[in-house]
Amino acid sequence: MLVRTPAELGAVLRDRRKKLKLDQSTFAKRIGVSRQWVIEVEHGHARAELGLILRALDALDIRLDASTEQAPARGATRPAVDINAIVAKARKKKA
Amino acid sequence: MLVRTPAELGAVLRDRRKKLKLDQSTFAKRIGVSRQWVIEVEHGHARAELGLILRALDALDIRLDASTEQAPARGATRPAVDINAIVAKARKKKA
DNA sequence: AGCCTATGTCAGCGATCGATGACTTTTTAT
DNA sequence: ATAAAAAGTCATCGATCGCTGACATAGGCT
Repeated sequence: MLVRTPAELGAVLRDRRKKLKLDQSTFAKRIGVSRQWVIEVEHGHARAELGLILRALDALDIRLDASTEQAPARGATRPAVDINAIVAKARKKKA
Repeated sequence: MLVRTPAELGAVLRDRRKKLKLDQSTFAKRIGVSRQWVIEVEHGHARAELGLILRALDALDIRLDASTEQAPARGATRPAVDINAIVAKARKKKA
């Protein structure tokens, strides 16, 4: 499942929690937050703390993968071979 | 790349930003945050806002994938076929 | 060396987080 | 139908966010 927005993330968490048959209370305790927090996050709270979110995902055995693939849309990717950068990098490694 | 902690997330962002040859300032402007924010997040700030994080990932064309696969560790997964749940679901759809 | 850019640090400030506890509404089960 | 459980709402409060702006360091180039 692709995650683009806080709302999508909330849906992922809720669905998974239900699949595991946890209620919000026990889930909240398991990750060390209040039940209130669970409610808000599941509803897509955009300003939730990153660290708590990651803990919640972990508690539900959800893996998060960051990939660069498949995004041919925006701006110029692949600026072709940049010989200067290569030289600079090589120099740095030596030093 | 698997993301488990705020620090790992920060590293992913930084690496990608550098690959795209953006400095923190222009990157910050692009996602609508302060340079200060970029610094802290790249350093693994655990309490960063989820929404801003997602915007940052998007700005760098990084895809986030949430999967359930490969986590045979913790508790009882796959509680076998749950006939009650299936019936309940069917009922709900009708109503 | 001297300059310039990128990055990192500090202090102050308004806005908002997440916790708590009480209450209401919705859902589930008998 | 009715009782219990789960989910949602509200207000309050201390702690911390992210922003700003100025300054400090670090690296690269001529």
